[in-house]
Amino acid sequence: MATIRDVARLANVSVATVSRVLNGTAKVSDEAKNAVLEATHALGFYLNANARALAQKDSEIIGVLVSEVSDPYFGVMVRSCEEVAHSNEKILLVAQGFHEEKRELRAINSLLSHRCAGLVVHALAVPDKVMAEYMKSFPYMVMINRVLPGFEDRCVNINNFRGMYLTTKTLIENGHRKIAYVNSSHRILDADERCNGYRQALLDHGCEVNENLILKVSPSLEGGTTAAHKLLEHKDEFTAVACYNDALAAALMAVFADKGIKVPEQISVIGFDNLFLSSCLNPPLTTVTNPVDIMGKYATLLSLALYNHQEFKLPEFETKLIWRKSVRDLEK
Amino acid sequence: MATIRDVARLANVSVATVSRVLNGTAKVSDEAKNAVLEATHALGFYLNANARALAQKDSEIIGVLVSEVSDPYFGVMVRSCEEVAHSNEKILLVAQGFHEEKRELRAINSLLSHRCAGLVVHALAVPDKVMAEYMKSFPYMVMINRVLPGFEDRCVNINNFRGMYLTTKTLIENGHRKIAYVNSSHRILDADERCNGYRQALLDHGCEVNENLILKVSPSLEGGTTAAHKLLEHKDEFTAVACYNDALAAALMAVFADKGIKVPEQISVIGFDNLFLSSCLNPPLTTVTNPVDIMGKYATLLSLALYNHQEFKLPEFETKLIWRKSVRDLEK
DNA sequence: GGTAATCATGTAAACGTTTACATAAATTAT
DNA sequence: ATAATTTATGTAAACGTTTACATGATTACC
Repeated sequence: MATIRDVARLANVSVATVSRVLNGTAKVSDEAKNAVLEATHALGFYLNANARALAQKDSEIIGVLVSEVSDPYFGVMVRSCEEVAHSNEKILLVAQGFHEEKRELRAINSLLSHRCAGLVVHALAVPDKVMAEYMKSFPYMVMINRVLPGFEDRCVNINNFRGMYLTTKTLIENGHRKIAYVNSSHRILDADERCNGYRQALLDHGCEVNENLILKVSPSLEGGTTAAHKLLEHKDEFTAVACYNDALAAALMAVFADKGIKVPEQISVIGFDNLFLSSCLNPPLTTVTNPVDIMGKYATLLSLALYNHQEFKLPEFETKLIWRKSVRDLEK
Repeated sequence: MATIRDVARLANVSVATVSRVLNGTAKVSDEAKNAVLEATHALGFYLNANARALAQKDSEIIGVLVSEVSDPYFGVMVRSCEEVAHSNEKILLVAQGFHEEKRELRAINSLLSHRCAGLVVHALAVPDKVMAEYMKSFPYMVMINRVLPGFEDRCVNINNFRGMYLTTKTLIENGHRKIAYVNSSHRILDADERCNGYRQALLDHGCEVNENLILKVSPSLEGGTTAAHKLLEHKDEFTAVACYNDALAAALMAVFADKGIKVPEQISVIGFDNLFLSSCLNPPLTTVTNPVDIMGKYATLLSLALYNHQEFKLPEFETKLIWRKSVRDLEK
């Protein structure tokens, strides 16, 4: 592959001039500029980003770690990160952690190696203590969907408690008093927070908490299928079910439909996240927005700002109810 | 940030020894090795991947360009690419093209700058001529979902014609003779191939092609909604509708459900791709698999192999019918 | 017309690694 | 005991850029 020296030779100028033309960092005569551009084109030359990063001590790369890109939730998040990166002339380095500590650690280390000019990390499995070390050493590192004590201002997340309190309260306000809950089995703060929101809403409205109706499954379609079957063993003990996320709700509804159980006539279902698929379900899923796109955006902006030693204040991330058709008003 | 020199100084060895310990490229005495590891840890040192890539003329990065990561289709693809990357000790650089020529070009150039050790490109908008230049200059570049004449062995794709022929034939075999088609409006080979498959299946079975029933919309939920409304203006002219992809089918079904039109009793719907959401729809969507995960995997493997001047033969990528419940057998 | 300021360009050091080659010490063979 | 081999380590050049500094040419000023 051609180097800047080859270009310089062909254009009959010095390497500095070539660099200046290519980066627009200083004025160059039109004559020289044209010669350089011509030579660049003739040789099919592309600046070597590695050499440049080395010389400039600054890379064009922003690093992102997520659990799994194919999960629509993270898909949306990565998309937002990439858009911010793009408008800042950067490009995304993406790693997946798959909820495994080893993968997450390897990913973080790899991203650090690449001297990213920004780092957004969604890591569930790495212990707080280790994360704290990283956060201390790399002050531009930003966490998403996890709150690390002492680093709250670099943690981007929603109020999960409030969000799930809201969905549960919605069910209660529609006359439901016996409400099941399908939780995520991941060891992750979200899960506890949401479950607590559910419990608190029940308590605040004088509803009984029935531990038989609280399930823990993998927060995926498969998990939802399992949960649906288990839940049906207690069919008469509830009129509604709140879910940790939309994927679970979708799987639940699919099983119910298959068994001839009508949603919402017989069982009401409420989700969490407002994934794009939720509106296509039949009936369309009532759920709560999880503004992951906005979070991805601000996490990236924050990290970039910190990297450049600039001030940046995170906004509040709001959840709000999306009323569709999967919840029945029992009082009508 | 600490450099290898700092480590060498602290460990009282030469930089070469440090490099050897960190890379395991040559035997080092236990004494020296421990000193190095200790120093590395004490300084919180991470090898600079840019400097290494420069010195080794070989990066740890694999580049991928897709339209949009949040599209579940590409999410699955990127996930596969990342897995291959990961098991080859590499990491993914991801760019999005959004079907825009300018973005696609910028993305490709940026990936090339980074001297990726593998390059998988899904670019719709860049003209054949330009793509051919790239493919010629970078013999490890692999295309996905597009066939470029002269570079067939570096183009990973399914037989779209056959796939859509299959879905249409399925409808016909179930007694449908008046079949609508919702196509993608993107200027992309897939779209034409699939549409031709649909047309040919009709012709081969003596069904009439009704141009009123062939729609072109953006292949998204929004597009599907538009299409559904347009199609309903010709409600009595068809009994089934084949769709360019599952997202369109899902949106169609949502509109039908909203209007009280029963699928499959009144209208049968068939999709394409077998996205994860398809099985959650109500009724579950009959569709055809599009093995995008396998394609992502082999595209990445191929590119890596080519980069390393190794032989690699692509397999055939099969589509197959997934029979669910969105198609009614009119003959029963 | 002489000095000062500006401008375009070039030279060379630096960025942080890897690695070919050199060297000294330790081991083995004779 | 000496020579030959092996082993562990160090030295320094290379990778392809950017950029501080130097330089000579041009322009501006009084």
